[in-house]
Amino acid sequence: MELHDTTLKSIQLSESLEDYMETIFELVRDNKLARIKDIAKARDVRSASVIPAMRRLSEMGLITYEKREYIDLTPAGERVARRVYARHRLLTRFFRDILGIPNEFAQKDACALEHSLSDEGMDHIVRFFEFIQSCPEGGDVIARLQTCSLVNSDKKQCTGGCAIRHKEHVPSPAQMKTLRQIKPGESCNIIRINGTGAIRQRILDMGLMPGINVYVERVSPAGDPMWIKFQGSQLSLRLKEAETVLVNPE
Amino acid sequence: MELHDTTLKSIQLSESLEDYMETIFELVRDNKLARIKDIAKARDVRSASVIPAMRRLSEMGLITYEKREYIDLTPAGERVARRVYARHRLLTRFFRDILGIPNEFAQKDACALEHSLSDEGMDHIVRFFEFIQSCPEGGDVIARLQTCSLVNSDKKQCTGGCAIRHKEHVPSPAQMKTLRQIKPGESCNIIRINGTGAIRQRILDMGLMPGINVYVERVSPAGDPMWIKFQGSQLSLRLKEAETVLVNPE
DNA sequence: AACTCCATGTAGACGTGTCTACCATATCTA
DNA sequence: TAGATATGGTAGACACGTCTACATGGAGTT
Repeated sequence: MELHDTTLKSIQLSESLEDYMETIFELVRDNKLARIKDIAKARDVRSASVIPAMRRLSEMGLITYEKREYIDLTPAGERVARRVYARHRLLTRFFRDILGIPNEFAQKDACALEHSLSDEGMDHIVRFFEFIQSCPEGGDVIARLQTCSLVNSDKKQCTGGCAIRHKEHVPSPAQMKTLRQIKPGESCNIIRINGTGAIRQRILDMGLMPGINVYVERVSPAGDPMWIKFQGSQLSLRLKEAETVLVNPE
Repeated sequence: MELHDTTLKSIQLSESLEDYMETIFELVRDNKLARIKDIAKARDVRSASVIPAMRRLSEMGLITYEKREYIDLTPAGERVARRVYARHRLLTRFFRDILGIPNEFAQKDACALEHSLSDEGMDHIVRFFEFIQSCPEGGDVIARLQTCSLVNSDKKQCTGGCAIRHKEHVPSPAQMKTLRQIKPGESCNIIRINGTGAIRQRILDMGLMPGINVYVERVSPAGDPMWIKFQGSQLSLRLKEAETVLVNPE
């Protein structure tokens, strides 16, 4: 099977068809053959949905598909499938092993991106791995990232060896303020969200993230909601939420 | 505008509708109002395609849309739109500023992922930023990553301060072999792809990446193609390609 | 040989999201 | 005030990918 001389770019498959190709690739690799039933099961669709897809892939010359015969990849199809599969693997590794996203979610996110990741994007992720693998600092920092309590637990303070060094760069806990402590009329820059679970998610969904600049508009006379402004629009925040947002006053 | 008490999860929009929401969000923010024509232009579709989408969003209570009136977001719609927009921004920053993907591609990749990124995934990317911002090592290593010639140029050897340190962890250039030098029957682990451009892309598309284990099956008697085996399947590689693959013999 | 079972295949429907072609309305200008 | 122009809206078509309900074929069983 020659892999040269043909370009993969010529064929532009839909996401669905790419998924079928990837599924067939895995089935052929594991079981030597792919059946309609297995494909349907793997993709969680009905057999009847598989058949028109197989017909289209067959017309494109990517699979061999004769009625009631087993399905296999053509050499061209193998190239296409391998490409998608490689992207899936790379993304899964990146999301899981570098970013620490639990496997289940890493898989899901990889599925979403594998179809549309640009060549540039893929290349840079590979380079990221190359860097991690080649540069001693790279490996060290990823190890530190993965053990840092900031990232991996819900403790608010980084414990362990890096605790002291944190203070060099970042305002010490004493200097650090929460968004709640910022007075109306003042601005600040978000460092970290200490909230967890639903609170954290809600804060992130609003767009409050590390690096974002926030202006405090006013605090309700009643005390509780405070109004903040950022990225050109204004919204209200419960004090309970604002307490969990660590900021750097300006 | 209150942001509490309502869950965003209840509404599950299609990718297309999420894109419309995001577009409307940006238009309203920048121009105070959104018109069919502007939405169509921003999304690069015909006006006729926008109208049924607006009708559906309006029925869901996410936008105010009366025939021939300007379009605005409802409070519920603003929450949904802000959430999508926040994800888009976060992903763009991550792809561009951390991974170094050029802006144009970072945008494109962010668009692909923003609709389906899991909450877990988003959370871990945020934690990554928090780590970078809080841990001195984090910031340093990203700076190094971005200036490392391994990542940013096509030089084969990392120049600058880290050149010597590389040797501690990684086989020195003398010990390091290319895949071409591996004899049939031997295995190796891929460290890096030195090839650039089309060659690099083709190698990556095959699934040859850092960290992958490869077994050399045989070399053609004619000399040129060599056959390798990895991840359960076998394929052929030009020597010209194999030369660019740096490996760690086992 | 007839029967049974199950994988495979067919037909027709549906929802989504786009398009083209044409129609309606409003706003500006002569 | 009447037409020109641009914006918004309608109707109908189409591709895609899924579904349900039903038909077909083949392999083993009685």
